[in-house]
Amino acid sequence: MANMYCEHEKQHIAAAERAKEHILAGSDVEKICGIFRMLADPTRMKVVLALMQGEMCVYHLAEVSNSTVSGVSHQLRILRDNKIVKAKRFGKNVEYSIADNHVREIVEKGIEHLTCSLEE
Amino acid sequence: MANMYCEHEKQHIAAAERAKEHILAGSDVEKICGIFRMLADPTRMKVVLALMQGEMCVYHLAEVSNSTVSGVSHQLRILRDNKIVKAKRFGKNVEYSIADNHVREIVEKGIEHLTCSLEE
DNA sequence: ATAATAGTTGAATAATTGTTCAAATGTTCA
DNA sequence: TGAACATTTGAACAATTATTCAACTATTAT
Repeated sequence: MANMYCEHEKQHIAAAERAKEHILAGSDVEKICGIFRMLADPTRMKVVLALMQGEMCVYHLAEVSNSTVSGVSHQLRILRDNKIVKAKRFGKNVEYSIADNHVREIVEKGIEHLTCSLEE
Repeated sequence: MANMYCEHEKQHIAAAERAKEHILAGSDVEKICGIFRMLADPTRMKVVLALMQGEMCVYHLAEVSNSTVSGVSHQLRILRDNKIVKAKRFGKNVEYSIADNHVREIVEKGIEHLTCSLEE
């Protein structure tokens, strides 16, 4: 009658057990996803990529990201709420910058993944 | 009459110029976003986190991710199409695994970002 | 105070996307 | 061949979300 299980059933169950214990606290998963969700939209990604080159005001961010001032402003609000960028007012202008270096590192890993898979 | 510009206008323009030259080829931005979009959904993230603990079949992935077999299967298709996971059939079962190490590194950076910002 | 510039905000629209259920494959075993 | 198990697929539905336009706030200069 042989085995009715997958050849590697035991390892799979062990990995599943590890997965259940290990991370996977629902709210943490949501938070991790949240970071990636910020980087999953082209307009927001362009804004972040632009800010990785230096601080900038809304007008320039709109220009660089081929978007409208209103459009980027909406996205900047989302990025601010999620601590991806920070804002500082100088007179009439608001200067935006990357909120912390992890963001930079995550984006760089993403680019690395892209360029490596292009080589294959 | 003083300056009608932002105090840092010159740096901003320089950064904007750099941003325009540097990356920002539309299709590349889409590709980078694509990677992050894969990790922006809780079900997919749970699947990826689970597979980071070891190879697994669909049934276990459904269990670990608190989803249905059909639900994860749909997401696994998306993850496969985007080269985030790969599949191998063993008899009745299909064993899934992480497609390449960049995925692991990106997720780890995300977790790192999360745990560091919790400390603040 | 008024005009001009810079940025934000709210509502409406359109598009994308995750989940569910039912039906269809593929595989093994009796 | 037929039954049982594992996975995939398609269609329908509900929810989320990016963009647009117009109106509003904030700051500076005349």
